[in-house]
Amino acid sequence: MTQEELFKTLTAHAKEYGFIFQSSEIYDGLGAVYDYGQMGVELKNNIKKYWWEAMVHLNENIVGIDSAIFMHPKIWEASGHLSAFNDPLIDNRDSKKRYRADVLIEDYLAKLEERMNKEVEKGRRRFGEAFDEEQFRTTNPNVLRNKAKWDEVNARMVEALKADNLAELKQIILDCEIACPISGTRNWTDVRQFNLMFSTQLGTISEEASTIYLRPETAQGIFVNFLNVQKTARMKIPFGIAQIGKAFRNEIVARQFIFRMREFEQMEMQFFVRPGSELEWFEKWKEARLAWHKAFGLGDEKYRYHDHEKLAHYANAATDIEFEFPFGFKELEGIHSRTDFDLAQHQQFSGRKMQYFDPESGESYIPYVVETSIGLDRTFLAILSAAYCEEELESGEKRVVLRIPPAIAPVKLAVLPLVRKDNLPEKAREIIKELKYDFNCQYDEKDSIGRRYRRQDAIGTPFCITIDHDTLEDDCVTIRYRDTMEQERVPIASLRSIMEEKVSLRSLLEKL
RNA sequence: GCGGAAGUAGCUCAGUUGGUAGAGCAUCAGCCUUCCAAGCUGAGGGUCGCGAGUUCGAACCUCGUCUUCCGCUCCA
Repeated sequence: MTQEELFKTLTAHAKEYGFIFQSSEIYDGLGAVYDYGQMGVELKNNIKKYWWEAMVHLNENIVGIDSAIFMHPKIWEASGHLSAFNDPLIDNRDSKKRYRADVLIEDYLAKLEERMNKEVEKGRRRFGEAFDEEQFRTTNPNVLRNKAKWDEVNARMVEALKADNLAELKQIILDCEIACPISGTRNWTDVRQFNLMFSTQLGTISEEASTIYLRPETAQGIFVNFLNVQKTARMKIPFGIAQIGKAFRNEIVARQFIFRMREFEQMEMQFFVRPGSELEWFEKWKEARLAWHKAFGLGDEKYRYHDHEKLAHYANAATDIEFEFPFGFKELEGIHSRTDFDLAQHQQFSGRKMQYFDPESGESYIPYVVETSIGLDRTFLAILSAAYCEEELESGEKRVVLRIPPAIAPVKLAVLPLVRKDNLPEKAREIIKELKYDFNCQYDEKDSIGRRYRRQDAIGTPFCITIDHDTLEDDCVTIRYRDTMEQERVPIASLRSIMEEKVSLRSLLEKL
């Protein structure tokens, strides 16, 4: 099976067994929005639990919050999202390339400038020592013509951007006869505004309502609560704030199943440190986060770091943890050393001091931040794609099994009476009654025992407990293991402790 | 967003030159009882992605649209 086929099979399996459904499917669906089904929600919740335990409960110096999705619009000015996520874009129909309209015009302006400079150089060569650049620039007709053009185009662009006049932006491109650098043609589409942030109205009277945005990342909710948490929890640097929550991006192209969705969930931890120590902590978290992923046991070779060569303006170090999905190595988690950019921006925009008084050094400073930001849905997909397995049995039959790590499997165990009579169903119900407070159990009496095992394999249930006629005599049951298909006879009384050992999160957490 | 391909039952797919929508598996009920699926009987389930158009008549032809997949593009 090729990777592409595997991916198709995987998405079909995810739907068939209730992991992922397309949103609003009976209305033809909604692009790049998905719902988690009865199995998916269990798996997803278990991943969240594992992350929360590992980050918050296992670290004395990390606490959690849950900030609102709606936030003051100024936050997105401060963070830079408002300008970075609003681009006027234009496509060239021949090369199929897309450009930012203002960048195209700026490139054109740069060309004009180049021409002027060349002209000046010519003048310099001609007049030698006596050359007066200032005078040349204000009198040479070639320079003046270009300068006039530059001023005119620049003024029009600034005005158009200010007024959000997209038609004018296109007109400028046409008037300047700007051609696509790739195709060389001037066959342009209209300029369109791409808003990567979703907006809505706060306030019920539309004239008085203000535009607010659905957060495009959860990090800002942590930054704006930095002082609240630091003070009320009496946190001392270095310390971290963690959060799990939804974020929203109006992706231009959203594809590859749940890998890139318009509504997605992040698990983030912002770690506040003394300036100068951030790179040390960056390295530490890089390692700690990779260990967290590897503890799933999906295969260490499926993970790798991708260090960023080109850093965002706020970062002084950045790396991604990538996972080998069926469609290649892709980003799962980002670890970024964000300097004091975010807190400094909020200090400037809010007018509040975002400083920490360090009792050790006796100085006040804006802390530096090391961020770990993981895509929950991507982690879910990583587990699903690594767990999916088709194997051929000795009998020649095909078995589809999800080898999900037992600690995060949606259903921990299925209790199955061998036959649907002779009091076996009643006995099975009794056992479930004992175990259901601690483990997510399923009961199934329909069809042959073999078929029921296969059904549990397909949803990744690690253990099946089978009740047979001997059970009524000896109070023992058979545990059938998903991965090996082996069976083991154990007393009913020991079931809870056996299961506890095999499926508790502790088995993952202890590897960290 | 551009280009290409696809869309018929939960799944995999048939469906004749345009003439009342089918199969297998799955599901449900009952029978059978057997530790690794596919025994027997019966039942339910489809606005043929959606909307127009052509036609006496459209799953089939035309246009539009939505969704999915592939390639580009974009990606704090």
